[in-house]
Amino acid sequence: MATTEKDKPKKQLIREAAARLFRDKGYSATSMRDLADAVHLRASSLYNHISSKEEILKDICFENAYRFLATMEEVEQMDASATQKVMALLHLHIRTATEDFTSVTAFNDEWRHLSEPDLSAFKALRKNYEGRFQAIIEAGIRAGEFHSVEPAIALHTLFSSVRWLYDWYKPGKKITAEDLEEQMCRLLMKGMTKQ
Amino acid sequence: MATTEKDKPKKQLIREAAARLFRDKGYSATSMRDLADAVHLRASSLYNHISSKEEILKDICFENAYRFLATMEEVEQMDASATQKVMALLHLHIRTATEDFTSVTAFNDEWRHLSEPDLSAFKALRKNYEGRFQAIIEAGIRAGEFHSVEPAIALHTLFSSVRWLYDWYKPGKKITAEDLEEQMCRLLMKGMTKQ
DNA sequence: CCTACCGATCGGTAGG
DNA sequence: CCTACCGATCGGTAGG
Repeated sequence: MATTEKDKPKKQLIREAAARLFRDKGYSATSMRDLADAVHLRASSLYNHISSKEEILKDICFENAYRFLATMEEVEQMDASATQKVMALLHLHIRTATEDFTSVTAFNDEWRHLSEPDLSAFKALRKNYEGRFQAIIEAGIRAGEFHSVEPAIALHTLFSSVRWLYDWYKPGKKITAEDLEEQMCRLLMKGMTKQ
Repeated sequence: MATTEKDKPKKQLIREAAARLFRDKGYSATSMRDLADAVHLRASSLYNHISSKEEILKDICFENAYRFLATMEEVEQMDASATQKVMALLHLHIRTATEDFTSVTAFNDEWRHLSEPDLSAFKALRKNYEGRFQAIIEAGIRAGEFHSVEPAIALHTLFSSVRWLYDWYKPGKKITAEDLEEQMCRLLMKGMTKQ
C-alpha cells in the first residue's frame, strides 16, 4: 500500500507547510495563524503537534545540517579526485534545492532566527561543513586540478550559486533538473568563457 | 569642509540604520523600536522624518534598482566584447555588495515585503535588468565567446554568486576588495578547473 | 523631539 | 480538536 499524503503524521505535514511559508514569506513574517490556515486547523491546535514556532525552525535546520554532514562523510571517503568530490557536493546541493524546500530555510537566512544555544550549535555545524568543503578545494589546488584561488572565495562562490536556486528555478518548465545540474556544474567548473 | 556623519540629514541616517538592521535581522524582524534605538530616538519620533516602515524599504529598493539600471545603460553602450561587459557588471555587483549595505536589502529577499503596487513595480524593474543582462550573455554565446549554456542558468548563477557576499565577506580581513573582485570574476569566467 | 496611548496582531495557554 | 482568552509587542497617531 502506497504512502499517501494522509498517512503522513500531522507533525510532518505541519513542518512541510511551515517550510513552504518560511521560504515564501520568511520565518518572522509567517504567523502561527498563517500556518494553521495552511493545514486547516486553528492556531491553538497546532500546539498538540509541536511545542513552539521556533521548534519547527530548529527541526528543519538541524535535520538538513545532519543530512549534509552525512553526505560530506561519504564524499570524503570516495576514492576520487577533488574535481569529482566537488562535483558530487554541487550535485547534492542542486538536487536538494530543487526537491526539498525545507533545505531552503536551513541554507538561507532563516536559521538566523534561532535563539541560543541552538543558534551557536547550528553555526558550528555549518562551519564544520564549510571547513571540510574548503579542505577539498585546497586539496584540489595542491594537486594542480584547480586554479590557484583563495579557497574561501571559491567555497562561498560555489555555495552562493546554489543558495538562490529556489528563487528562480521552477522544475520542469523548459529546464529539467538534469539539465540544471549538468550546466551549473559545468559553468562553475569550467567557467563562462571558452579556452 | 568635509561632510561628517552629523551633517547627514536625519532621514538618511535612519535609512542607513534601517538597511543595516534589515540585513542583520530581516525586514519583518526589525521593529520600529529597534530602529529608533539605533538612531537614539523614540519610535514615535521617527515619523517626523519618514512616513512608514515600508517607505524606508521602498526607498532603498527603488534607489538601488535605478542605480543598477543606469549602469546597465552605460554598459550596453560600451564598445566592448560580451566578456568585458559581463565582467563590468560583475565588478559593479561585487563592489556594491562590499561597499553599500543598502543594496543587500534590495537584491536579497527583503523587497518581497513590499506591498502592491510597489511590489509589482519593483519586480518589473528587476525583470528588466535581468533580461538585459541575459541579452548580453546571449550575445556572448552567439559570438562564440561563451560556452553554449542555457542563458537563464548562466544569468542566475552569476547573480546568485554575488548575492550572498554580505553574508561572509568582511572587508580588509585577509582578502582585500580588489582580490575579491579579481578572483571572483576569474572563477566565474574561467571556472574552477585548469584547462 | 517627547509622553501617552491606540487597535491589531503576535505566540502561546487554559480548559474542555 | 475547538472556543476563549492571555500579556507582549507591533506600526503608527494625537497632542504638545
